[in-house]
Amino acid sequence: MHTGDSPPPERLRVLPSRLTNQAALTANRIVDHALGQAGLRRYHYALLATLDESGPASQAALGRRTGIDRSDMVATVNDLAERHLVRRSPDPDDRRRNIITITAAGGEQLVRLDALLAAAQDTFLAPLPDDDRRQLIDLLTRLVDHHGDRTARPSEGWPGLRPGT
Amino acid sequence: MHTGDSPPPERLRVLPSRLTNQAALTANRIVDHALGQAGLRRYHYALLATLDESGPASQAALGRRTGIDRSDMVATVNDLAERHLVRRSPDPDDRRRNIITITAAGGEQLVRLDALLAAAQDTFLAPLPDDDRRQLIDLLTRLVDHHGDRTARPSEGWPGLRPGT
DNA sequence: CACCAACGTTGGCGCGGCCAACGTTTTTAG
DNA sequence: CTAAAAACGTTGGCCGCGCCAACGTTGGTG
Repeated sequence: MHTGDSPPPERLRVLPSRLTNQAALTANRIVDHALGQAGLRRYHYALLATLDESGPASQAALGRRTGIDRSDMVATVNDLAERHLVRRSPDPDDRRRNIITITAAGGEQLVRLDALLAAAQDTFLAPLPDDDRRQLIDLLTRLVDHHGDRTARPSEGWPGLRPGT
Repeated sequence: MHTGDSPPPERLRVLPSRLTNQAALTANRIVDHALGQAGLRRYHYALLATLDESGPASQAALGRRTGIDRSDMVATVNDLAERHLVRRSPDPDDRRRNIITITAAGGEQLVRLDALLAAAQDTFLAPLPDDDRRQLIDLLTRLVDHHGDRTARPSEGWPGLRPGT
């Protein structure tokens, strides 16, 4: 065997997971900066946007839609309610639930936030022409969809390490 | 004017920044799970990998290469030194510095981690065929490179909101 | 010599993402 | 109808990551 200087396994540097994380870090910095101009954070926007999109709902339902934990939802609703961007009222049909409703002020604020965020997206995607932006969105969507509901629960039935394939 | 039911601005739902963040969340969960099997976290791996790649260096230098803050670097080195995966020795040529060196045990551990992580990447990218994986990596790389050094500092001279373009 | 820069270290902060537990209310089974 | 199970809101807590400010020490530069 001729031996030779075979650069043996040549480990995979710059992992895709790290790349993704770096991109997310950048995106979040830009978005946080934008939302910060309105004194809000990502959770606040997520809640307002979901309310605007799907209408009033219980905290638990909103948590399911946004991916925000029930306990964090309490605080988020508190924040927005204090600022009168959202209203929390008991559900007469089910006394366990609160119905969260976006207020007029909340709607107006959301319009402003949407503008801020649209600009933020543009800043984030600045280096990519439209075609590539679509490509990226498509790829990420497929990734996220695939791992979809596995939104948590790394325990029950998970490979975690798959040898061969 | 014929009016018509124009769905007026039709705000951009599912922001690219959010998509990216979701993907990163998924990736991090998978990676954390993998590293957790070795009782380590992402910072630990980043440090070990960088040491293996670029050789011994001061904590500050390592922090610059990995993006880990100096203060967090202290803790990370502490952790790894405790486990004898890394050695911290004073630099004789500059008594401000510590020289961090990866140990033999650290090297062996790193090999294991690399295997774990390779599998993790595969899990993460599972839904994408090889071409798409390359595409994704290319796009993310361009994004990250562009925002490159702006690795922090959202203050000094930043648009944050660009109207037109 | 005085000054400033770099270094390691300590201590702290905020956000996002989690989990466990409790009391209340509703639904479902027996 | 009643007992068990489930859903809900809430409290309190935990961890990791990403940050920043400050200090004492050491090294370079004017």
